[in-house]
Amino acid sequence: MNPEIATQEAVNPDPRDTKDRILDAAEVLFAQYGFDGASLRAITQLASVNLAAVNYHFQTKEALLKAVYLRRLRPLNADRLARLDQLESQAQGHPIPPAAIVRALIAPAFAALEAGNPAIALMGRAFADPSDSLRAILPEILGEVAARFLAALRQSLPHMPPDLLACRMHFVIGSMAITLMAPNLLESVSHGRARLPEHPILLEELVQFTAAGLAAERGAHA
Amino acid sequence: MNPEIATQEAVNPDPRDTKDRILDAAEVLFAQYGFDGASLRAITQLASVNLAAVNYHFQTKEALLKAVYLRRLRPLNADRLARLDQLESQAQGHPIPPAAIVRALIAPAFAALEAGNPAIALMGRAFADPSDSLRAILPEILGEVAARFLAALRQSLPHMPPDLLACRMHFVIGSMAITLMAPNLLESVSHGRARLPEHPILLEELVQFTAAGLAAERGAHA
DNA sequence: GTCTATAGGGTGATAGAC
DNA sequence: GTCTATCACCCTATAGAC
Repeated sequence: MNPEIATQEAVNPDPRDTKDRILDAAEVLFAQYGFDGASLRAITQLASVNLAAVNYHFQTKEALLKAVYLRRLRPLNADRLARLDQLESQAQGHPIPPAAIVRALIAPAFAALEAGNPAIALMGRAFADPSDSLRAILPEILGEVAARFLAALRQSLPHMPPDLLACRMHFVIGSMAITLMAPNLLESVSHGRARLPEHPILLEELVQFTAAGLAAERGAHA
Repeated sequence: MNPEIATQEAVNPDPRDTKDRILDAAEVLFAQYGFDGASLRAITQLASVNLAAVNYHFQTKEALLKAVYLRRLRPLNADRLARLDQLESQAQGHPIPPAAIVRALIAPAFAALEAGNPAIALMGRAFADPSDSLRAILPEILGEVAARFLAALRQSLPHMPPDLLACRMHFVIGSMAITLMAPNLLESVSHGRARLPEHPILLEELVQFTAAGLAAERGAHA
């Protein structure tokens, strides 16, 4: 319709293609306003893309959220596995301390958060939403990582029953998840009187807390 | 319009008033389908109430969710504080073991879950949603409980810096929250190969894990 | 294959009659 | 206090342009 605008678009096209523009806009708005607070209309408007383009590239809004997750979590999980690989090759068969294992699991997420990765804060939705469709992505996100780290923990703490280690790793993931997705919970609950420490210290506190929990001796059950 | 129906309604009225009927229906459908999956039309239909009644009694859908939370969490928190009171009166000034303190915090939630309280599984949304309106209820829910339990932990572990205890209690809440709201995470992530133990055992595992983490000696920070 | 315009059925919220 | 009617918005689907 307007030849000036058409010319401008042709002269200065956005270097990112439509799919990436949608992913970038969705990541920002999902993190800021939540899944429902960010409408597809706002996302496509920020991405300068037609509304129906989302349906063409991602079919549904929830599939778009899943794509936003996976784009960020695949390299993050690769980082986790690479750190674990390095630990195992350095250990030369010697037992690896539990703290080093959980650090390899947790540190990449903190690094991503510090790098400004907005998808990290979103992950909580996958845990909290009872809808099956979103929970179905958890095995895809965590499956291999959980299996590899659980195997490493079994070698690190050979006297612990494997079922107990799996249960305790569940607790570890919980502590990590709430720290990543609700970092100012302590501040709001305490009306500002308490606050979590800065990131490098917070990471080590979380590592020590979870490592101690993993290695705890079993008492008598009531 | 139809005098027969009108007569029947007058003869056999629902003993619960409109507000309670809405709360009951919303609790069930929120837990089953999530906040967005449960439409106000479905809720009011299950409650046999007009659609506009929810707006009259609760103004907004999110305020309805908040009311669902508070109705269940107020007695739950009263239970927590009562157990802590009993511990402190029995201790007669002697230090209370950290495990007993966290048990007083966690056990009421497990009891509510076993009693079929559907609101427990919903709580995760308050942590996971970036929208301020829902997060704002966390101080109201957890404020007094957190303050009382943190004070008890300071007496139980007097050599620990208070800031460290607050940080570690944040981790405790994370482990508890993920266990309450995603109890089958382990099963889905492991493709069915691992599962959390039954409730009474799970409670004690969580108590021992968190108590060990709370009491962990501090190592050197990297 | 990529994108657009448009329409259909749903949603939460509200105004005003009773 | 309750209900009907209605609003503006939403996600999704599809037919057709390029």
